[in-house]
Amino acid sequence: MSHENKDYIQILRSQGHKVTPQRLIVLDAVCALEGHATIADIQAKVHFLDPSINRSTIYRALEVLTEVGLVTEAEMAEGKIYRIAGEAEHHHLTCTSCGRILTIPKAALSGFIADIQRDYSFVIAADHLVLKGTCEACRQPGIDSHSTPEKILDT
Amino acid sequence: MSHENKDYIQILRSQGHKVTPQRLIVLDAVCALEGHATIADIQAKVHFLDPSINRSTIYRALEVLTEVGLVTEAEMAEGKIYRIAGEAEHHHLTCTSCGRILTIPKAALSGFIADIQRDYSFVIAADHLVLKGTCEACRQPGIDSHSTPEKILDT
DNA sequence: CTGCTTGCAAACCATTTGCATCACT
DNA sequence: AGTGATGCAAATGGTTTGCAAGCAG
Repeated sequence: MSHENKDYIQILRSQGHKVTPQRLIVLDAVCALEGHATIADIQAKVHFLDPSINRSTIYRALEVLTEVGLVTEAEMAEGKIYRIAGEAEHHHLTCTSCGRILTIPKAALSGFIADIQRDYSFVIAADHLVLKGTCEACRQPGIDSHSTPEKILDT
Repeated sequence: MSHENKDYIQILRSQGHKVTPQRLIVLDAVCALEGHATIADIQAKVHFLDPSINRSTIYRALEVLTEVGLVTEAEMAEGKIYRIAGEAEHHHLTCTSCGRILTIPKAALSGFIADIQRDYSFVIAADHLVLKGTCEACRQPGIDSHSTPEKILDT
């Protein structure tokens, strides 16, 4: 669990929040989902770990965890995505045709981001960009290189 | 109205849809909003033009107009955005601090998009990207160069 | 005329909120 | 013990749907 080395207990307490099993389970769930955790994903994971945790508790836990900075939330077209703060930074290319998600290192965009900053004096918040498009396989119908059309996550 | 030169009547009819005053008003609304029309914007505009048009009719009209290609819909974090198909293509930089929206020409990103395509064999759907970040003024608290903190749209 | 469209109202569904109870600290 | 957190249930708000009546073709 990549959040173990962080003293999340301290972080929560120091900001006036209590450390509860529910919050830790939500934190674990976000952690286990490694970077692309939609609320639905988190809820499923949390319910797997402890079915007795209420939906509203999950919403409130995410709110608190985000507030204290343990979790980062990225808004994107499909909704919000949560991940453990500080996890390896990267961006995603999601294929709108097959659903595949490609991961590209942060460096791949840094030049572009610098350009925009230079030309437009605008600093792009590059925490976790998600760009949509189509992957190679989907542009070459003949080459059916990937068979699972649903959820392929190469985090 | 930039859609007048398109024979939207033909386009609708040829795809088996009827041309109704409601649909034309929704089309006008999207057109008048020039590029960043959220559903809320459209609903407001439509109700201004004709208060008797029902909310669900607007949803259904947008669905049809998008389906026939008269309107383009871009999904982004804040929700969907509609615009008349073929309007000048550009991207946006929205400042998360002051709400200002900067417009950058499509060309500003074309190099970057080509890079990603070359390196990752992935074609970014670059219809209308909206990138978040902070503008110059918001990074220099001393220089209060813009006074309106709410909605500044430089389409 | 015929069938697609509309307006209305009800259904939906994710998220939020109020409140009594529970449990960290 | 006291204050914040939880679970439950109900409220909310945007979007969708079923249906009878209304128009476009």
